[in-house]
Amino acid sequence: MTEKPLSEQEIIRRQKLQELENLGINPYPPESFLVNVTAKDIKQNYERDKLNYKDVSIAGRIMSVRDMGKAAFAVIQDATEKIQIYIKRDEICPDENKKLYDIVWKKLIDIGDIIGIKGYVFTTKTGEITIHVLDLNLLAKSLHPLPVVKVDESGKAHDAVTDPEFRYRQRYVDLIINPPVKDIFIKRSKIIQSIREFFNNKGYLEVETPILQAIPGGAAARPFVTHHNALDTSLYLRIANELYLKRLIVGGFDGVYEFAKNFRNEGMDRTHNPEFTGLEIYVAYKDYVWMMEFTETMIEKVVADLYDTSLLEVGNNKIDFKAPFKRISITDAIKEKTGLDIAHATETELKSLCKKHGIETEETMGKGKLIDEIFSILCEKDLIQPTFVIDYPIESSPLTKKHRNKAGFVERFELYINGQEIANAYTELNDPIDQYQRFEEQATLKQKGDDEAMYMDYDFIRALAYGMPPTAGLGVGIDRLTMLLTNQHSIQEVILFPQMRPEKILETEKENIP
RNA sequence: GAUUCCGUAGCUCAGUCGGUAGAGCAUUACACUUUUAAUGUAAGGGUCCCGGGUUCGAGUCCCGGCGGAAUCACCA
Repeated sequence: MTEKPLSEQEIIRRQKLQELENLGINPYPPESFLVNVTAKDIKQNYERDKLNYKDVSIAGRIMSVRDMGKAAFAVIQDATEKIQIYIKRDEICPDENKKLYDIVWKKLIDIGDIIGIKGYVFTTKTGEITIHVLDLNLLAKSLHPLPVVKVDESGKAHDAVTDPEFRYRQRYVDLIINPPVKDIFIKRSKIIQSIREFFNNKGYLEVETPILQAIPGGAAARPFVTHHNALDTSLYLRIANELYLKRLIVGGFDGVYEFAKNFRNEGMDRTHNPEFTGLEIYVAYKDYVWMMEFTETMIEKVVADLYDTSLLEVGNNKIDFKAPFKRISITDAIKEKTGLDIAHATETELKSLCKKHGIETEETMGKGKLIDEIFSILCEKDLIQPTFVIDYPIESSPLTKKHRNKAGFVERFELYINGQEIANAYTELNDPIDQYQRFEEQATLKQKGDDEAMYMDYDFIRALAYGMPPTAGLGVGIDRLTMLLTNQHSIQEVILFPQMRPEKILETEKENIP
């Protein structure tokens, strides 16, 4: 509870709580309530199997009430959807005592309360499938008024709560009153389930690796720092799990994967949350060519599991997820846009290309960063259909094996869909001496002032020195994949509790805790 | 971190030129035994985000702060 004085409505509800207790009704009863049907089940199956719905028991939250004196209609919502109920005074109160209806139902039960009812299903004269209530139980009293969203005949919502701050801070309310929100998170769960099933069917092992790391490795990003008291040492929240999964490949597993919460101490916007979910998988004896086929098969399956089709409308685009996806090298992609073959361009030529297209550059930017910049500004947004962009410059890929026949490039692909990067994969660098040199180059960049350059990790070098089989690795941004597959514009819409500045009321309350 | 916009009842929102704070829903009371954005009648409910300033007078104008959103930068 907050320090704020109670509103009129909250005071009234607390009084009702007392009155319920005076009547001997526990507003928070401990017993289980036996539920034998869902609202969705009734709505889908009642018409063709009426006999099956003569004795239903269902629980849910009251969303609206239409009171007509000695009878009333209300709408309850369970985990599946809303359904109308019909309560007649003389049926729930067959004898002289009408208290349950006149006092409990009409005065003490409110919108937002959770009730359990028993009765039978029928169709009203206006044709709505409705539960005729014979038995009414209060299961939990609601003390905080629930915003009421009314939906008219055309399905249009009136007075819908759209304020993002309200919706994200009180996601529990958002989930109750904005049904499409719930659907997004059900789909998110299905996406993860579908991917996990795809991997498990191939015999790959789901593992867990450290979130608290002494050396934050596997990506170029600023980490969160924390402190371990007993060890008296700084630890970092992981920015990626890549180096640990590869250690497991050294250890003899031939396929390992992890859905990993990663943490990056950087800006927040509609595509970035400080904690986000990455999926990484590493498979021994494979290369990035194999990984492309693996990835497109997986994405096609996930989309099919969700929608039973490979065609999806995302924003204004129609996207076809049918494998195989298009492949294009980053050099060809840039050549198509600019006419310049960056494979043989010097740093000065790249900088003048940037200038020509109005791309800002910095002194510290090497060839790799320049090419990244040119690509992301000129090419990315036009990659609508699923496209593998392949063969990146070596400078910005310190964990990737050198290309088998393109000097200065590595065996890496990124998957773009709807102008967004969805996945990133390599033929993993398993040459310990080469890896050591790449880390050294990163260290030099760090000295030059690049605070996102990777840290040297001697233990990882030691692991590679024991011998890591040739390996292909893939990383997928689960939040962004979910955004894509649920047609959401903002990452906050696909994370249940997105990061927000702590609420002030709660801060002052904390000080009041003895 | 920068810029722009926003903050009024539990919720959604009006609020004119600076002059007594408004509506719908929700709440309370009464009526109503098949309604469905139920209906009818009546009532209550406000730290106008916070703090300064200008003014006879500020929800309104100015400055600062807090919170949010959008765009940009960093990044996935």
